[in-house]
Amino acid sequence: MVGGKSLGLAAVAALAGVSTATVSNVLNHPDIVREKTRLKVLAAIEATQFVPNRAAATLRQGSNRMLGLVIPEIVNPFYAEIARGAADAADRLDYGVVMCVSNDDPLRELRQFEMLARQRTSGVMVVPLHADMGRLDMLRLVGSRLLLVDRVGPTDQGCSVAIDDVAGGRIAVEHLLATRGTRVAIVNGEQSIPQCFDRRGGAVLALEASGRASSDLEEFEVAEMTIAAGRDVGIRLADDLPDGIFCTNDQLALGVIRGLAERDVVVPRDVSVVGYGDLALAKESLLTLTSVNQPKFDMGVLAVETLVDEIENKQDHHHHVTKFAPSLVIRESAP
Amino acid sequence: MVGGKSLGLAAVAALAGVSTATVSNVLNHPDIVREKTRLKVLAAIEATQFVPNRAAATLRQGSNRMLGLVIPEIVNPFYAEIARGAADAADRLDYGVVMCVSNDDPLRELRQFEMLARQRTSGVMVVPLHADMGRLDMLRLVGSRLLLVDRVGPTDQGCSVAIDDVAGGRIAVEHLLATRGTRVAIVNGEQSIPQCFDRRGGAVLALEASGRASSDLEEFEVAEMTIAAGRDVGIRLADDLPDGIFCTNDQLALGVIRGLAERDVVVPRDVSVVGYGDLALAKESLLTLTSVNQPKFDMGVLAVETLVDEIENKQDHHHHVTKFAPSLVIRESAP
DNA sequence: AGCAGAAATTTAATGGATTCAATTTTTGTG
DNA sequence: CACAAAAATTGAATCCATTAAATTTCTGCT
Repeated sequence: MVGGKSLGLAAVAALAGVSTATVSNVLNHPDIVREKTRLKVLAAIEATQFVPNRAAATLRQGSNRMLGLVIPEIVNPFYAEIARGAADAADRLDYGVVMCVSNDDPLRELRQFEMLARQRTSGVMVVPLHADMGRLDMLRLVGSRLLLVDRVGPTDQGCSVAIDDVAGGRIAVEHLLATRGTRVAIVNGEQSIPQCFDRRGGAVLALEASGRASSDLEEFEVAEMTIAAGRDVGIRLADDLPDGIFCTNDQLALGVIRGLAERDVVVPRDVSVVGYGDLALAKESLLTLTSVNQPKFDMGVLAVETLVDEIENKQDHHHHVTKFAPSLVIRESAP
Repeated sequence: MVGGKSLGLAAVAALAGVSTATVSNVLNHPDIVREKTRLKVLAAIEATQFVPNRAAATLRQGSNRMLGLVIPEIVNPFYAEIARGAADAADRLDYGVVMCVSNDDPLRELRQFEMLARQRTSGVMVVPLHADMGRLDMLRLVGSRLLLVDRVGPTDQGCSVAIDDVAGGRIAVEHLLATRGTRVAIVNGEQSIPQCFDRRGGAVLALEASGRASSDLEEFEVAEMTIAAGRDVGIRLADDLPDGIFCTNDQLALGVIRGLAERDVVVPRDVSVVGYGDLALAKESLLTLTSVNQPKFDMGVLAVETLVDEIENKQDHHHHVTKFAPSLVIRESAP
């Protein structure tokens, strides 16, 4: 318990009366060593409290059994769920996850990429916000595999795992059209954000599929996608109520409902509201929220699985894009 | 851009016309190399696109410039905030953070400790739930420093950074007594959880300080500290309303308020409710919540800073315990 | 028992930065 | 200018597991 210094593999080998190569094989290719030897070595490992030094292996093999995960925020449950999925899968595959929170700060992100490159991280998952992809070159240079999450990149550069936001927007508005009526409003963030752009695109598709013009969509754009911003829009909407309101995230939806309530508009009696994201608050709020669910956890899991496949089957791996289909969870706000 | 393989330090040294030792010094002890040489070497580093291989350094030095962070959950904003603080500080000090989500599963936790030990992580921060401390020995064995977060351990084992939950419980109940009246109820999780135990302890202290007996505290205990459980208690409380209700987390508080509302009890008109944790939902809920704020972010920051101090000043470091004082944020539910 | 071929084991080279002791260069002083 | 002391630089050992190639030990079969 006081901790004698084990001298590593060599000490184990000496105790077991075999070579270091055999000890290494017991650990990494147990199939090629004789049962009897294996047990002897395992006993020696036990006795010496040997903990392999991954740095030595990394030095030899060039990579780390570590994956970088670069996310813009961590408190945000969307990213947290991705991280949870990634941590889960990594644990299962015996990889470590180096978590980097970029705060969407390019300098910080660059420092983190450098750090990951120095560590010879086997692969890196990036959930970009504004990422200009040039910055990622350094990582490729040291042999790290790259994978984009929640954004699709060029397939010759690496794999991507994302969510089909066009489909998400479409099913949200289809639901409003099917259950409520033809006047649909959208409360959206800035169009420069790909997700916002796509969700709107899906909404337009749904509208057009039902024979209406895209110009029929009543659009509200906010700078920050927060409850406060939603409330403001809700208050404005109360003056000339549409049949259904599609908010491109749940915070906006809750805000809109609150704003409407302040003007004595009751959801869902007077109007239906659909959110996006299906965060915990969607089912915990007083009036539960109909919302588009994104398989965030699964996206994190698949990100790791894809990256590990690429790392371990270098030869016959082909880059690909996976898009998850979102689904609509129907609750009180838009029955 | 196509990426020639740099042969590492040696290539840089050759190009700059110096020895590898000098290149190493430029990177790690810039103060002892002549300005002129330094610039020459830096230029060579630039030209060769050299990215140091940390594995080699780790092998030599025995540790990694990586810190492990073991948390029970990640989606929970309490832990997420700690992680954010840790990531922030680590980034500033040029350390990496290996994030491990234990899901409170002892087997999984053990695997993660092993992984961290193999990687020769410089230090590990553990936010334990049930952690029996014996498991941490393996990490000490390979020289990792340990630090407990949100829990106090024996000071001869390592540092701790925690929150003074007794103080938190006390200020919550003091506020109820000062603003409302003498009948106070507590809605709490299981006493076996140290945090729950301490918060209740603080509540009792406040009560006694005001001249009442600890038996005056009306206690409700729930198995899961969720909105649903809180709602059930709220419904029961409506029958015989106290003056103030102290809930030991915000989810419970929201649930209680909802349960009370279903029985036509209006907060804060009829009763005051104080939550604990001051999560985002405390200020975002329809009725904003008076809640005990815990400096989660700062705890994460200090955890990293303390650990790095211990790592880098091995000789004259003394283990210590830091307790942060929580503060009461007064909002609508208990004005 | 003898031998080919398979299986198991070992030898020794390898990866790349760090570090200490030793050497060279520079600086300051008499 | 010479010399001692300080500063800068270098050579070579070191950290430890992996792996390819070489060698030894088994196996099964005649």
